[in-house]
Amino acid sequence: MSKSLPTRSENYSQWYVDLVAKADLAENSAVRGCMVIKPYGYAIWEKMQAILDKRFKETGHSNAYFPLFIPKSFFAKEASHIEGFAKECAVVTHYRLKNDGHGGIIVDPDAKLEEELIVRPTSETIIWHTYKGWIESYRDLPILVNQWANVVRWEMRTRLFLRTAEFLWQEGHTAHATSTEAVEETRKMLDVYAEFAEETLAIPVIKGLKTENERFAGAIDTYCIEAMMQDGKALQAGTSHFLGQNFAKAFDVKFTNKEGKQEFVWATSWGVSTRLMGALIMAHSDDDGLVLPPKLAPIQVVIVPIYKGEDQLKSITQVVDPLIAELKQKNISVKFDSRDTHKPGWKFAEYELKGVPIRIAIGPRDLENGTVEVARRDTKEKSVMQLTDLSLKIEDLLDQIQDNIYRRAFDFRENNTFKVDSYDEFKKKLDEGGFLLAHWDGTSETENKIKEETKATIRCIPLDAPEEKGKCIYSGNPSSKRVIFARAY
RNA sequence: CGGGGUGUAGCGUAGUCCGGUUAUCGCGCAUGGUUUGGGACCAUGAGGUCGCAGGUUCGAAUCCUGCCACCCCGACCA
Repeated sequence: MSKSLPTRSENYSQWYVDLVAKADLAENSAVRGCMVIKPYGYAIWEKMQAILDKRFKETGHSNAYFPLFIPKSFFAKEASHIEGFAKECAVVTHYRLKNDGHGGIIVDPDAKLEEELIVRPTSETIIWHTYKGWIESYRDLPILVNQWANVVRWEMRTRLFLRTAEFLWQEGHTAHATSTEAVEETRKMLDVYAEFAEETLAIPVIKGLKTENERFAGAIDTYCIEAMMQDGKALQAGTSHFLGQNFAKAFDVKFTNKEGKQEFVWATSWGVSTRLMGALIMAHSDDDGLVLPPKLAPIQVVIVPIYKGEDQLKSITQVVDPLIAELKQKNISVKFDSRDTHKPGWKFAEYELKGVPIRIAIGPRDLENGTVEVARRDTKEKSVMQLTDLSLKIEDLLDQIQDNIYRRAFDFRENNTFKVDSYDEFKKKLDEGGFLLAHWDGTSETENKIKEETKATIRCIPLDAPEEKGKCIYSGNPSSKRVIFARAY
């Protein structure tokens, strides 16, 4: 391992939960399995949303909004879809409460809904029901729509950001005239996700295809991006599905093609969620707290004055004000924390905990020398810099930090990815954590057996996996390429 | 839903086996003072239905019964 795990890695889960609390990102709510995203955590999510939304628009998509409630009968229309989600649905059965006569309230038994409503676990069904009314001709296609929404999946066990009963996400739902075009869309959005993960979140990802076992309920093909966390476990960070004509057939959505013939519409759907927040935390943070890539940090630069009395603060402010103006002009978000209710040391620790990429400290000593102290969060290096052209140097340093965080995560993944060629070696390496590249015979039986015996799943069949003759580590049957096995969140 | 565990102040906890004055300690909070270049110190103070309900007892955080909530391990999963 090139990078040491957090010192509390003997209980990585606990480390994660503590960090989410201490960095003021989110907390468990009083509602079972749900979370409260606190203002600081939400600010980071908003930045993710803004950057993704821009990319969606650039790739030709528009936003729309569909209902939270889906009639139960809609789900029954696509067999594998209902099978996949049936076990985790919240269901609305009544629409009214009444007094129970003892000062409490009960559900009014007379207010039972004729047809139950499902709180959406995903929106394919309601959207394809709606699309039926929008599509008649090839001239109506493609439809390229995205929705920002909340969804509910009644998970047994939950964890902040990674798996909560309710979560925020975006779901793109597109309709196309041809299979080729739909597949292109699926791949294009996978690329958008991969680029976002790597360039914005600074998390290297592997693009790949899911096996039948891990495929989205109702999809022909599920593509994904897989990331490695600092404990060596895998996290699925985003998915893009080629749905074929499954939903068009289920909801009877046909269009007339150029030849005047009726055809079913081809579909895709793709999504990323607040789980990305979990990925961000687990991929970069250390024992001193969050490490945020500059492109996502709500505060990119914090300025901490060190002063005694009003007069010193005034002199510092005179130097700092023009600097703040310059940074803001470069679209760098900067906070000047001149509160006298906390000491400088307290503030240093606080902003490190919150992952602010650059801290500038300025005190009497600096005023004399025309300098500041610049500390970077990723390496914790401190250096004294001249005030001259400081905003340029800060701008440059932010880029360096962004690159360094990515490089670090990339090296970590490379150093924890292993080729294995026997089942014994597989089991041994698996306990050390990381991704295992191994041959697999392509059957669900083998995949299930390995999962039962080791808890490892096939994360994906990498898109760029080279052709290589080999034998399945479990069955010994022939295989043509290596797939990625890992234990996953 | 199966197995294990825990509920005491905003947070973390001692006390529970073996019942006995005013429920312990730390963090945090408030006030005053000294401090301020890496989470300051001293002093004073506020804050409690001991998860809930019932029972045993002169007396219950402690014993008994029932219930509830949460956490961990499994099945499920963006």
